[in-house]
Amino acid sequence: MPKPSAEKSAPKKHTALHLQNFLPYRLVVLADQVSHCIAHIYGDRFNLTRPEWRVLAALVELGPVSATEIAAHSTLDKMSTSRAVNGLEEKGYLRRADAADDRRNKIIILNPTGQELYNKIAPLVLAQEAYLLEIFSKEERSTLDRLLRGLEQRAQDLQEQK
Amino acid sequence: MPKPSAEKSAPKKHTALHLQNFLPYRLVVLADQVSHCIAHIYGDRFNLTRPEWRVLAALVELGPVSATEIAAHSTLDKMSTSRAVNGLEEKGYLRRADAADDRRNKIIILNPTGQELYNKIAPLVLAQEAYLLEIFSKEERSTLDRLLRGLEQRAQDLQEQK
DNA sequence: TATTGTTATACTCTATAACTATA
DNA sequence: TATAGTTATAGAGTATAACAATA
Repeated sequence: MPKPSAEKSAPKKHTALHLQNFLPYRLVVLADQVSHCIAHIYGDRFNLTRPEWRVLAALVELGPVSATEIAAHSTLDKMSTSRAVNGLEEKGYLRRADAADDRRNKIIILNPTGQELYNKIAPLVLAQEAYLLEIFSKEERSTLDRLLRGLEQRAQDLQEQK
Repeated sequence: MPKPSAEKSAPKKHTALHLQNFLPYRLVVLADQVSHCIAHIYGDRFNLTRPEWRVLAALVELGPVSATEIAAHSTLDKMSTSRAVNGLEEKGYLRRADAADDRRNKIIILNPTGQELYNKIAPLVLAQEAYLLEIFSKEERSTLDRLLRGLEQRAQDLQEQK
């Protein structure tokens, strides 16, 4: 008596897909773990959401800029950026000013308290990154960097094909 | 006239944190991009949620198992697993049976249609993975694998310290 | 007509915890 | 008392789109 096909034939080709070896799965699991640890710092200890933390970091890096520039630099969409800027403004970490050239633009400026907050968080999250990389030699780190750049480029291409 | 501290002193040590070079940020952005592309397949084309897709893949790999084993293998919590199993059952992709030994256990068994669905999805997502890795030599791929294993281990350690 | 930024809505995820049935 | 699994709930995040002000 023949069994139903699901049980009779273990697929040959598709056994190549093992979650534990499947790169997209591994990347997601790894990124989730790492970002949870980071979120533990800026979230639980300093009461920021992820978009808020990204906007804060972007502002320190870029100086006073428009919301559009922040969004581009932090891989956030404009709604998340808008809400994150709102949140940071309510907490007193930044202020907005009208742009000189285009009055649709609001230039977003970090307050001193915002810079202080960043100065507290940055060393802590950098320490987490250092811990992750501690096991690697200088050479391995630059190899990792190079391989990740390759994957980033390739993922970009893949997404644009869609 | 002294400016407020946020503007007067660009922090020296913390300029080391550039989002574009910050490993946790890069991992999250990369994983998001990749998983969006994969989700485009199992989600938009085959109408599965991410947890459903993971349960499906786990079931093919593990054979008939309990929900707990699926959860462990697919990095899902028991609630997500339960809901994903429900969803797949409603769509007719699997069925449940009572375990012989412990009647709290429900053994989850893939239906032929579930295996067929997997057989359609697996080659497509494997093709995406292949595209991502295409630029790398065999050697580079095994280096990437090794470096990722290191990071995975380290991230695990980091999470357990918390 | 296009662009910057905001808001509304609905939908999905997640996290906590309460609950059941077994053991 | 502990475990496998389910369900309820609330909070956060996300995506689509409509909207206002400006260009």
